[in-house]
Amino acid sequence: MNIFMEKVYLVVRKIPKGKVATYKSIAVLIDSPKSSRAVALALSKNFDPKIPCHRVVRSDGFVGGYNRGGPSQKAKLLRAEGVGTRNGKVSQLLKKIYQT
DNA sequence: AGGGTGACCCGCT
DNA sequence: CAGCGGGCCACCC
Repeated sequence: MNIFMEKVYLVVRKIPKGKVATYKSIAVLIDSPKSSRAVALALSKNFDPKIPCHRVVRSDGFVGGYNRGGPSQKAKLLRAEGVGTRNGKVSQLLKKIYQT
């Protein structure tokens, strides 16, 4: 495992239930604002059940992708944690965003 | 070692 | 306000 991915996992793991983070914000937290794509790639390639990757969404509010059952499943999980989703996008995203 | 790919983002038209 | 294009980084063949 590379340092970069470890950082991503570390940050994602810190996201509290009921809140979400964007790929961009995670990229910023690991001091690589331009690596938002790499963040997404890391989550897609390395799938660890201990990591709530379903709490990571896109900056525009769309849930983005998911490898387990597709985006619909991801949206379902989010809703189960109190994060309202509508048409594949998160409602009230700004209030659900996890900030340090 | 080189080139293509992806669960993305921002800016311009 | 909506749509299109270019750019960025790390991973895999």
